[in-house]
Amino acid sequence: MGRPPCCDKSNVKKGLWTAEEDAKILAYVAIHGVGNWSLIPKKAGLNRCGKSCRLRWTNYLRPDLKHDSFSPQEEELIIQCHGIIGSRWSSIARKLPGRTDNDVKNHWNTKLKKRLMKMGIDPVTHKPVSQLLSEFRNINGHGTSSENFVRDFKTEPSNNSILTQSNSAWEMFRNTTSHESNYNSPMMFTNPTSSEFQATTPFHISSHSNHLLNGTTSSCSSSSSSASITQPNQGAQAPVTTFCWSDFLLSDPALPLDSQTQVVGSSATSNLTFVQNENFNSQGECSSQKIASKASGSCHSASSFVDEILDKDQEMLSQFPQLLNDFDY
DNA sequence: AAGTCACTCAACCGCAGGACG
DNA sequence: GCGTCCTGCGGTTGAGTGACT
Repeated sequence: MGRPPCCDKSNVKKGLWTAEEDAKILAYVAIHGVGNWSLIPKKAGLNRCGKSCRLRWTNYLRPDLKHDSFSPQEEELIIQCHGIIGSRWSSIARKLPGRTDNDVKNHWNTKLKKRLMKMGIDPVTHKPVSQLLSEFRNINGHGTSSENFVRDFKTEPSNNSILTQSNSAWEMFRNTTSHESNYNSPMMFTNPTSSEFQATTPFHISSHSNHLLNGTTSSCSSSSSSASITQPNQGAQAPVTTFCWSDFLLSDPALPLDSQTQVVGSSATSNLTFVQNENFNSQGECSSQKIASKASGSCHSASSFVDEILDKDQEMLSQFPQLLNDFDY
């Protein structure tokens, strides 16, 4: 059973669009505007599926689209958004005027995901791999499973996460994207390098570094991604949760020692702050991963958390001495 | 010069949800 | 409430292209 096809697939053209076809779409839309896409191919004289026409328009022909490469600010925004809501590309794209979900998705898959992986960060959870390994061992309690995890990570990084994105975070993000389409939205992301990002708005992510965007393979200090999310309406009462990549990286044995030193230096200006409230975490517990738990105090003290990670890393290293050398992206 | 490989990105596919009769 | 149609979305594919051997 299943849904009937939207059009007669055998009689419609597929594949790349020609300039003539583009011109027909543009001419039609210029006169009539966008409407019922299932009728547009016929009216515009195109032998294409309506869905294909809509996609061509939304992803390529729309006059408000940018066709240049992504700026560092845009890239950081994508990384930050992905860390919060995962692969909700359309929502992320709404934060980037002139970019489509397809653009963002492609850029993530071809550039940003690889960049994070090279830096030893799981592109799904945005956590250091060593931490995931520790957590995975806690779940399974046996090294053999961890070995499988490592193998899977190396072969198919996009599907190996043992953790899920925070649905609560997504709900909050979605609520702020329902009535915005650009930087002047209720949810803002700030970046000192771009004045458009400066936020005076209810919800913002502030970035104080472009470490991720410098994308080097030599130093993990570049992984000190940072952001803060605040909701002033409740911020005064809400517990503030601060997350620093550097805290994880300090305990990341994959890092060279001097890189860790650099991380210490960068942590002062690089942190991710979650102001939790009932919308963000209605459970009142550490459901938003241990990322948020480090400094929350409600789940672990900061020192015990770091100590725990260090202990786990040491334990992991003792069992898999060659493990970290195997990460050769 | 030719073949191979890796990468990018436009386009496709199928599903879900909303609107409407 | 139900069925149909349309749109939006995320995952995937494959043609095109450049780098490399």
